[in-house]
Amino acid sequence: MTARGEVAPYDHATVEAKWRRRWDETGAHRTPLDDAQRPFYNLMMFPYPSAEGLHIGHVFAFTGADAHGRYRRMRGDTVFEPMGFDAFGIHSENYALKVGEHPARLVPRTIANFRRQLGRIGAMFDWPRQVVTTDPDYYRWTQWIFVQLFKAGLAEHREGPVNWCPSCLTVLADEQVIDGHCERCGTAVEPRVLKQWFLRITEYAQPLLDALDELDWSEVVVTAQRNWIGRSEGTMIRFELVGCTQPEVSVFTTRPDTLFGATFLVVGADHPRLLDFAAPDRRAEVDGWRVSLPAAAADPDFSVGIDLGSQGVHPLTGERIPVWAAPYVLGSYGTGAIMAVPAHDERDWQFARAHGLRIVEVISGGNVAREAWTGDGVMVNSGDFDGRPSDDGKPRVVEALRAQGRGEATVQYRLRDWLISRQRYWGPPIPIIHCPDDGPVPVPEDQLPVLLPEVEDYRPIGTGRSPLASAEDWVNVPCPRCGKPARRETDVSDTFLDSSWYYLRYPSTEFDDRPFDRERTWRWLPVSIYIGGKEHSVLHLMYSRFIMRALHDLGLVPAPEPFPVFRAHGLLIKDGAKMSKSRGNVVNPDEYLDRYGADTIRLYLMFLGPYSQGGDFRDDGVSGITRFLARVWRSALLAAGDGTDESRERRRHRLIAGVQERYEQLRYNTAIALMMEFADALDEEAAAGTARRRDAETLMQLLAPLAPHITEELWERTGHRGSIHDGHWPEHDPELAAAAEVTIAVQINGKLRTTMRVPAGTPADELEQRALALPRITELLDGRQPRKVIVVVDRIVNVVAPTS
RNA sequence: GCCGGGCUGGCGGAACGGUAGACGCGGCGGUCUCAAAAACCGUUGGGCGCAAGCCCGUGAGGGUUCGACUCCCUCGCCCGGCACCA
Repeated sequence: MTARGEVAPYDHATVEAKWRRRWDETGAHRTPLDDAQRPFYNLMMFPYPSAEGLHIGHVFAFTGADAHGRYRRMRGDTVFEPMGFDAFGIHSENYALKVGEHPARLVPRTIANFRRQLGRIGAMFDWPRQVVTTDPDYYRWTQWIFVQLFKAGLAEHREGPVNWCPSCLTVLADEQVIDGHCERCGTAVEPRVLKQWFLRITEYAQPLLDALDELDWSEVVVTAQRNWIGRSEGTMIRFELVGCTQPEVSVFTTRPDTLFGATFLVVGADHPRLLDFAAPDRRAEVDGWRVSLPAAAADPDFSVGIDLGSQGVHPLTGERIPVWAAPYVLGSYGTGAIMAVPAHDERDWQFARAHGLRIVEVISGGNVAREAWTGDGVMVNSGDFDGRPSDDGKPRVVEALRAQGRGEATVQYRLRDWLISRQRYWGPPIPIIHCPDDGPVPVPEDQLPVLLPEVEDYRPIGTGRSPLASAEDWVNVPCPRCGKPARRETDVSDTFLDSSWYYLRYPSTEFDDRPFDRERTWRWLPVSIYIGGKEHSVLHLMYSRFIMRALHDLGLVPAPEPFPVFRAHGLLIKDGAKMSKSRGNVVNPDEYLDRYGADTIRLYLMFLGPYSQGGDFRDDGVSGITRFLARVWRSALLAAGDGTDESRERRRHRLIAGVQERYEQLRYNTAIALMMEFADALDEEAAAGTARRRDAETLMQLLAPLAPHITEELWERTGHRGSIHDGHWPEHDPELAAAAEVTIAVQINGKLRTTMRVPAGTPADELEQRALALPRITELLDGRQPRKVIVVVDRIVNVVAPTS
């Protein structure tokens, strides 16, 4: 019998169950929030508890975040790692409707199932601090935040063009409309004009943009946010109007240098006050035209448009130009109207062609009879500006406009205000009472929460009103201000409002008289690291930044940004495609956890590829991890030596340095590769009876964040007291971690010819001498004199010689 | 169209401008076994060669450099974001 056979094999089921129970009993994952010396708030995106349960992608995401938290904890930080559930919203509600069970009864069940599964993945969640957004103790404070925003003038009830999803029977925020379709159900949205609640995120467009520079975030996400805010610098130009009730119209352009080529004006067909721009005798016709327009199409039709009969006065020439309306201009962006310069804008060019409007070249460089020229050039047909390069002309035109009081430089943002009203049931009621005299009045804070009433029929009704409207007893209340009969707001708020502040609640869950305790919040916020999917790049992360910033301006939180450090993990796919219920390729982790145990699955998922990039889940590589853990197990239990030889100490220090660096950077795949190499060597020594206890211990410690159960068991079995997870990160000496001897590549003309082993740090001139003296090199040089020898210490010697 | 990210063995993936392919899967050969599985050992980018070794090779083509997967230019394909945004 060999030495390897003397150890009983690792039994994951028994060991993992044992430690999960033990950790639970000892409160190993409870965080002492009030006396943390080095608080580390390890936040990961809380899930929406779907009825299907956890899928393997969640395990991937949470394992990477948990491993980082465990690493910080071993380094001595007090790590707070909470978890919760984002359980309001259309998803839950639609599912409840489908199965015919009330969401208030269904959601607790789906949460229970999620918790069961999350409990199996070996993460150190501080469960007693769980946050559930549907809990009245939570949404009470969601409502409270709304009231604070309302009082600060950041929540507004106003009429506006909105996106209506005819399938979900509710309005959607602009961000929740993808290519004209509902983000959730894919139905084409319809434009409607309704009175809605908006949060004025646009007030924060510039601060939100500026602060991006200071954030340590994954670059993709920063870029996505920058695009979404869409800052555009340009010029506002006012055209006087004649022949209609509207006295003037402002237009926004980024090309003031083309002003002299403006041959008509166009008002967006969906402009809320379109008719004011039309000549009185054309109003009826224009109105008929407007209502007959089809819903916005993906491919705009430039032939659609109507002459409004009014005229604009060119601010610099006084020339009169026609005013048109067309759907290719957006009523909701900028001022909702444009000056059309067909010679230098492709869309205007097409429109002018379709309607026989004038095309006047004012920037040379193209052939505007054939197509629009959008590049730079020299200004022509532009009065005093003729002959100037276009980029030079821009500020001068702006100056001329400013002198006339007809325009000025300005900035536009693509970002829209955040529409939060939802005409649905399953959300927190917006805490407002509409009084005929006082208008919208917030529900007094001591009367929060406004509980979601029990209604029999919670189906959306599609009339533009929420199902809550039918709860008459609930709706009719006296005005809190004047006491007259008034009505409650019946819309509920967007789910993204729930998730925009949950990280503030976790540290304060036990307080029922305040949303977040001042001392706790100042100690724990902002979050130390936030790890989540890049699919939330725009929506959740933007809304959270806005809410945090608004609360900061109200003096309620210690920092303007909630997440100074954000890392996006990749997406786990299956068979080359995103996992989704409709594709039927969702992997349920339960069977894998049963079969292999949590540690193996954790390691396997982290080994698939770079955490930041995700990977393709297939189970054909799990055996590599199983073998690895078997080696760790065996060698750790057999290692009894106490050798202090330098080479093995160096190897150990090198391993610590390498693994530590990779944990810092969330590069788990390569951390695991290093540990595998080390484990192979250690296992070989264990078989020979020479393995060192110290090496085995180091390996256990380094592996602990990724494989918490097996390492805890080994720690106990090898005679240690206390948990391996508490402050046991091994020290290393960078000097020792450096190799003592290095292999130098020796090249001739950049091609590898041989290598040599030398002591690390051998100086360049000695390396050169030794390399030139190598038999292989003298032979290949064959008498040729090196023209030059490039030497990089500890790396290479490259002999540059004339080619024979 | 614009902005990101990517393209490396049969596969997943490694490589501060310095020995391309670490680590793992799979394959091949072996040990053990009646046999198989498991485990373990060896081997594994392609081509040529008995061998020493040589040549080729990181999506394609150019460039910079003593030296390029890495930097620059052009192009192709894949993924993601934005998109009548004036």
